[in-house]
Amino acid sequence: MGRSPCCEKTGLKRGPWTAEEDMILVAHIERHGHSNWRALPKQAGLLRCGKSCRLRWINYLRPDVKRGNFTSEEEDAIIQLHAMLGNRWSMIAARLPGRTDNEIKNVWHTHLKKRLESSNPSGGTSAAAPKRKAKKPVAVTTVVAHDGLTSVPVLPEQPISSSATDYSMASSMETTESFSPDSHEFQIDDSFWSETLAIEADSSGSAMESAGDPLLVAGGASMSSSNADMDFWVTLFMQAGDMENL
DNA sequence: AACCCACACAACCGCCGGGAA
DNA sequence: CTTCCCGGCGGTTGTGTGGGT
Repeated sequence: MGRSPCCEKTGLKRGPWTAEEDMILVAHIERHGHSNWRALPKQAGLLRCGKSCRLRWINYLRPDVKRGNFTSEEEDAIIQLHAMLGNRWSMIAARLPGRTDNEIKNVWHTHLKKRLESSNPSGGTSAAAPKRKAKKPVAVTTVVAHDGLTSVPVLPEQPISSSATDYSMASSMETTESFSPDSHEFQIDDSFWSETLAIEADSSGSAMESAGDPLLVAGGASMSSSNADMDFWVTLFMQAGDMENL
């Protein structure tokens, strides 16, 4: 499996993306798609490596990417999924539609890991206030692609933010499910989780029948509190994940 | 008021697996 | 069947920002 370097780095730009580059990339993908990441930068006239373009698109420019603070529910889900899946960020991200592995990874390393370390397991899921600075407000504007159908959140000058790793999930969510582009706060509503449950349950088939699994038993035991809810989802996701891995 | 430190986030790097030729 | 290319993933690093001293 001899591999050549992902891209010839000579003359290629690196570092933060500009709004102009973002718009070029978005416009090109909306028009031509991204069947070949390697060729894309040349076709689009970007002095970037294909990998960089892909990352930028996946993590920030995709229209179905959620930005903004993680809700406590999402954080709890991450913690629990991480406890079960380990550093499989893409798998965790797949269970949090609209969130990317990169974003989840960052959140984990910045708050959640420390939260777990500083507080013992019993208080592990309490909503932690940021120790120091509050999150920067993210001024998101929207770039409408040439087809007029797709809008993309774009920051005025700094990097754009959006992300979503799980395409299959994203496709079922389409672009704006439970996501308001002009809001910094993302809220998971009931319909979102219902849909997610439907998707996961569908893919996991008869996973729920695996009685005897402590996780499953624990998760299915109660649906009244939000923590119990999260346990349930986590368990469900876990089951689905296990099925995928088989 | 200035400097230093810690945090948060974006981006890059290298490796691996799958698919195509 | 073998080799090569590409996409995807996880780990790590760099940079900017804001708070604390």
